Amino acid sequence: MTKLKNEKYYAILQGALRTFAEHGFHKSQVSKIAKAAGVADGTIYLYFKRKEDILIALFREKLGELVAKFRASLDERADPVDSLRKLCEIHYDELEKDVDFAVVTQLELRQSSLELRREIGASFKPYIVLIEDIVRRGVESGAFRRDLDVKLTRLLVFGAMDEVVTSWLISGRKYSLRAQAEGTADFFLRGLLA
Amino acid sequence: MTKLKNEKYYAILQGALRTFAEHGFHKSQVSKIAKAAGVADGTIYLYFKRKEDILIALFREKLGELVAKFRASLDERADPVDSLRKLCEIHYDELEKDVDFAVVTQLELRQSSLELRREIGASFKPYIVLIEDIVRRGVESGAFRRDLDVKLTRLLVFGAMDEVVTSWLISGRKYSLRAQAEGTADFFLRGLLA
Amino acid sequence: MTKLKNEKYYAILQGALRTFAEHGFHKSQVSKIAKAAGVADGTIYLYFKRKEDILIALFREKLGELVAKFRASLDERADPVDSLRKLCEIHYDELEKDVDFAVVTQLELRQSSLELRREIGASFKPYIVLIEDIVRRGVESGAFRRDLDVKLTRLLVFGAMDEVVTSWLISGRKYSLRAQAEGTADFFLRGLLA
Amino acid sequence: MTKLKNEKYYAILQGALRTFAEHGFHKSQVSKIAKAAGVADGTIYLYFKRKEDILIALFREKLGELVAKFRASLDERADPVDSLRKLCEIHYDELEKDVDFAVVTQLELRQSSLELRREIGASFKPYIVLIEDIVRRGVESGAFRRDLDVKLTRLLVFGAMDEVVTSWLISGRKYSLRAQAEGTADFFLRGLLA
DNA sequence: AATGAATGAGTCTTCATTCAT
DNA sequence: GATGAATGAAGACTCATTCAT
Repeated sequence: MTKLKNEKYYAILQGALRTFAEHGFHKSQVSKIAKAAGVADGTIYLYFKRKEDILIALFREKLGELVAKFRASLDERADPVDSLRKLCEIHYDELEKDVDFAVVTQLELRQSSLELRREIGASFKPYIVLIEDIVRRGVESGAFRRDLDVKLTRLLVFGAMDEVVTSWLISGRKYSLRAQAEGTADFFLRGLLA
Repeated sequence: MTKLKNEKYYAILQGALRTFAEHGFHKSQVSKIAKAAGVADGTIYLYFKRKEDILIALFREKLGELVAKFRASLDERADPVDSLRKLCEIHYDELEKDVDFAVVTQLELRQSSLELRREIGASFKPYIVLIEDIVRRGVESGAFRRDLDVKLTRLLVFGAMDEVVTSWLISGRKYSLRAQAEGTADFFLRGLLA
Repeated sequence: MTKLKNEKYYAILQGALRTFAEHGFHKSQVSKIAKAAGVADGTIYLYFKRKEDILIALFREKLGELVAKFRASLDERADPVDSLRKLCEIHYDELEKDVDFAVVTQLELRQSSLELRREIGASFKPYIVLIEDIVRRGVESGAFRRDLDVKLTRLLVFGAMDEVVTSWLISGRKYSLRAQAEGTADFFLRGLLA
Repeated sequence: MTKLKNEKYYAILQGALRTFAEHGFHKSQVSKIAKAAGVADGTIYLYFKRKEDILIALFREKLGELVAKFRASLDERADPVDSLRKLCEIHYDELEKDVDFAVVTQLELRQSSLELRREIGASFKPYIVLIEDIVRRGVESGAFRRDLDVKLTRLLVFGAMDEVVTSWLISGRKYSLRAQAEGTADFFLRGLLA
């Protein structure tokens, strides 16, 4: 009985990730996911109530892992400037390393219905909060401008990185995503002015 | 007689815009769009080959209008810094003024399939190029940093604004979008550093 | 354009009657009904909202016809005794002549869910009322016992005939149903006592 | 050890009765019955080959009990007229006292397929035969009309009572079923004529 | 050109039944 | 015998698209 109790649960998520990445959410029939996961169609419904719940769970799990990695790498007491540079590096690095996840996050997620996206949005929250924390620490330490709107800034930072990743994917990943981290961090920190 | 032809063509686009805004992309059946446009279901297929082509055309038309507005407002010889500030203002202003369009652009149109999104991406191109022009002029004039990666920067700028608009919509438009323009432009120009 | 507008509507009802009679309600897949009706699966949903509505409509139509036949044959001013005898004759005669309808009415209808049966019950109402009318006229004219409970009697009469028909069907229709009319009417009129 | 076997067997029947009465036949999944019976899903298949066999057994058991009660109350040598009156009383009384059983017998169990109903029909046979016995004794004793068709009469009597019970249930049991026994017996005995 | 009735391919989900433990 | 996780067949319904009028 060394088998993991949730063995099938994770097999399904894994199969779904691969299937969504390859075919997109709407063209990923439940039977296709089941085959990719190596389980019967009906088995999926022992672990998920609706097909959409697979996507929701997938995001919760994967973004949870991602945030954990950030938390592990970013020292709460480190220099906010260093933290922001590191954030860019990890963001690009992790998505470049897990292309399936990147595809699903950047491209397929957006195909889901508005209600579904709202539910998934909750999974992004901790990551947005993490960005906010860095910005806030920067302001408080005097490293960042005192007049920054923290809530606005976290969106700008997230949105900017998000678009870079999406563009990289749509263009066919012809260049290194990781290599954009420095330019991105510079943009955030120094802005455009000479 | 081309005018009459255009009449139905635009009626369909108009009906589609209203229907997408109200029901979202996936719940906007062809028959619903036809009813909103005041034409028969079959008529739509005299003007569009597939349902998806309505989306593509809608995007092309609406983003074309938007870019035209930008071009009309932004003097090619104006100060790049002023141009960038103006860009933010117009971007937020136009979307705040036409919520239907904002909803469709930011939320509903992204529900389309990957291949479709690639096609729609072409419609964004002129706008991205417009941003690129401003950045390039800034670099060439010495107003912006010489070491800027123009291609990267245009994505960062577009992505950042895009996320702010989306967030504003999802949050229920509880604050002024236009009011975010100054902070956004400051972020782009001065960055975060004190 | 001499085509009947409801041509397909009745084709579907006809196909459904044949299919239900042969396979029963639950084993009559929509696609089977469509094939029997000579239409596409989807066409059925232009005329009926749910599969169950076909059954409901079928009963409404068929029982409507049946009641019309009764009304046509039964003079409101005729002797109640004669009317009751005629009722038995017509009841058995019509069902013997239309075995498909008999099978659906007596056997397949009962397979439907309780809610559905309630809806169908409404179609039986006019027939039950018709029986009640005869009984009431009999009581008022003095031909029938004054102490009869009209509401109870109409159920007893209907239930008795209903069971005879069902039994005849289940036994394989090995004898004449029509031939039971006299004995049935005698039972109703004279009772069992010598 | 057969007693233990019977324990679960009857637990399943009991669970099925409760489940059918509460949810109706079609919404009573095997797993629901198993839960009501306090056994595992698979256990049911140790005692019944198919789900439908539960129904058949339930009918056989419950109607067997009912017939036993009739046999216990009806003296074979009693006056046929009294016997028939008593039959009506017991029939209505027993079903009014056990509404769950009434619901299942009259409404839910009839939702089964035709083949199944044929099998279940066998369970009704002893009761029908019991009615036939009374009628036959009546004819032989001279109490009932000599020209009665015994086979037809047993159906008429059973069908009439059956319909009264069903109607009482569907109407929501707003009146006393037992109170209908006298009128019913009078109808059987004296008929309608004044 | 315009219509809208008709088409039929496509899919999520349920649930009776099995079988490894 | 008992379990309950796993199976996978089955089917109602939707809706983009066609085509006779």
